[in-house]
Amino acid sequence: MRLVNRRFYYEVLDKNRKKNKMIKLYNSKSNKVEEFKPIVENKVNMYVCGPTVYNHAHIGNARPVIVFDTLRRLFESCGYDVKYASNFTDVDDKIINKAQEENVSESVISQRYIDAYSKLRDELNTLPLYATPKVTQVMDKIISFINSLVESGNAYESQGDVYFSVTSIDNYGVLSKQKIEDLLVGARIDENTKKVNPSDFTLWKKTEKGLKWDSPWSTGRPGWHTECVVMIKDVFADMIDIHGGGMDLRFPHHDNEIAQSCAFQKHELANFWMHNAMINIDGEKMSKSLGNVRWAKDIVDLLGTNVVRWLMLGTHYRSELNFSDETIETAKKELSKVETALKLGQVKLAISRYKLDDEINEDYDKFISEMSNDLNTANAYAQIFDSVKKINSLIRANDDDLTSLKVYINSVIKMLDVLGISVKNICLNDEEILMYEQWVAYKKAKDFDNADKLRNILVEKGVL
RNA sequence: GGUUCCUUAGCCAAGUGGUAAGGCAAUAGACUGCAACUCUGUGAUCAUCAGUUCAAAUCUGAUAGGAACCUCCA
Repeated sequence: MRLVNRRFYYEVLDKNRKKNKMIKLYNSKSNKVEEFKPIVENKVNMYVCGPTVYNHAHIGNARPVIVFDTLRRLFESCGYDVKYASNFTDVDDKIINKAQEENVSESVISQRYIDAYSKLRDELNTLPLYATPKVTQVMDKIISFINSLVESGNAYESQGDVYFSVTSIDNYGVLSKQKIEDLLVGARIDENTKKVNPSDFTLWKKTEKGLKWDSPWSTGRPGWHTECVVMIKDVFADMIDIHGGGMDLRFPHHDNEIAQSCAFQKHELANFWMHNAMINIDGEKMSKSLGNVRWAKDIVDLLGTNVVRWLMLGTHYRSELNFSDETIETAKKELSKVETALKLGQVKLAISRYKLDDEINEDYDKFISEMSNDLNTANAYAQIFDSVKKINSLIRANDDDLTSLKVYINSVIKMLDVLGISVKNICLNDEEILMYEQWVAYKKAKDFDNADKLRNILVEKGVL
C-alpha cells in the first residue's frame, strides 16, 4: 500500500516536472532573451534550414543538428509536444555541377547525400524528425507561391526571371536590421540589369542547364530563399514557433524568407529566430581554401557520438566553438569522468542487489532550469559535475546510502538524455556479481594474482 | 561604409548592479597492493580610460584589439 502511494507520488512529481516550465530563448529578431510562448499551448512547431545535398556534412553542419535536437529534447522533457522539421535542398547549382562532373542525374547526387546526412543524424543520436521536405517534392507549390507574389505586386518578371521587390514591403531587413540603402554601400552585389533594385532577390531563375521545370515565366528553377518558405508553409500550414539555422543564414536568407511571408500572408513566418554560431578549427575559420574542412562522419568515427555532443554542447550555441586537440581532449576527459561515476555507481547498486527505478531529484530540476535559460549548457554542465561529485562520494561512503545513490544516478542519466548522450545501463547477472565479490575477496586475502585476473575479466565486461 | 557581437585566471567558460560558478591543466595532500578511479586544498577584480551609482565584470561614453554578416556557406 505504501509502495503504491509512493509510486503515485512520483508520478505526480514527474507530471509536475513536465508542467509550467518557463523556457527562455534568445530571439535573433529582438536580440534579446525572451520567454518562449507557443502559438498553441503545449505545442512547438520548429523548422531548421537543412543542407544543400551536394556533399558530405562537415563538422560545422553538425552543430545546428545537435543544438536544435537538444532544444527539442529540452522542450519534450518539459512536456511540450514538438514537431521539428528540417529540409533537404535538392535543387541547386552545386548539385547540378556535381551531377555533370560525374555524368549522372541530379537525383543520384542528392539522394547520395540525403542518405549520408540521414545516417549522420542517426549517428549523432538525434530524435526522428517530423518531416524532411525536399524542394523537388513541392515544385508546383513553389511556382504557385511565386505566382501569387507576382500577382500581389511584390515580385516581377524580368526576361524570364522573377525577382522579389524588396521595396514592395515596408519592413525589409527586420531580422538583420539592415537598411536597403545601406546594403548598397560597400556591398559586393553583382551588376544585374534585370533587377529594379540591386537588393531584389531571385524567386525564379531561367535556365537551360540541369534540373528545370516549366513555369508561367520560363523554364527554370526556383531561388533558394523561396524554397524554405514554401516548405515551411507546406509542412506546418502557417506561422511557426521557432525557425533556426546557422548564424550565416540570418541575412539574407532568413530576412528574405520573412520578406516573402510578409508579402504573402502579412506575418513574419516565425515567432522566434534562433541562430547557432560557427565552428573554428584550431582557431581558424573552416574553409576549403585553408584546407581544414573536417567531415562530420570522420569526427564521429574518431570520437564517438557522446564526445561529439558533449564537446558541441559545452560551448554556448551562440558562441563560436573551437575544435582543437585541446578542446577535444578536455571534452573526452570531462565526459569520461561523468561516465565513470555512473558506471561505478551502478555496479555498486548491482552488487548490493539494489532494485532500480526511475526516481529523480531536485538536481535534475536545477539542470533543467539552467537549460531553460537559453540553453545555458555551461551552467547545466556545472550541475552535472556537482551531481557526479555527490555520486562519487556516495560510492565511497562508509555507510551505504543506496537510495540516494540511485536517485542521483537516475538524475544524471536523465540530464544526459536531454543532451542526447546515452550511457550504457550496467546490469550485472548473478555470475558477474559473484565474480565481483570474488575479486574483492581475493584482494582482501592479498591474493593479487587471482585478483588481477578477475579484474581483467571484469574490465573486459565493462563492469570496472 | 552599414548591421550584429565579443574581450573574465595557462586553456575552455558562467555570471546583466551588491565585492568573481564550473571544468581542463598545474600544484600540495588524502585514499590505494599496483594501475585506474575518487576526494580535499591552492589561483583572476573581470582589455584600457573616464563617467553614473552608496555599490559595476555587469549601466553610459571613449579608446585599443578581435569576430560574423552585407557574396555560396551551418
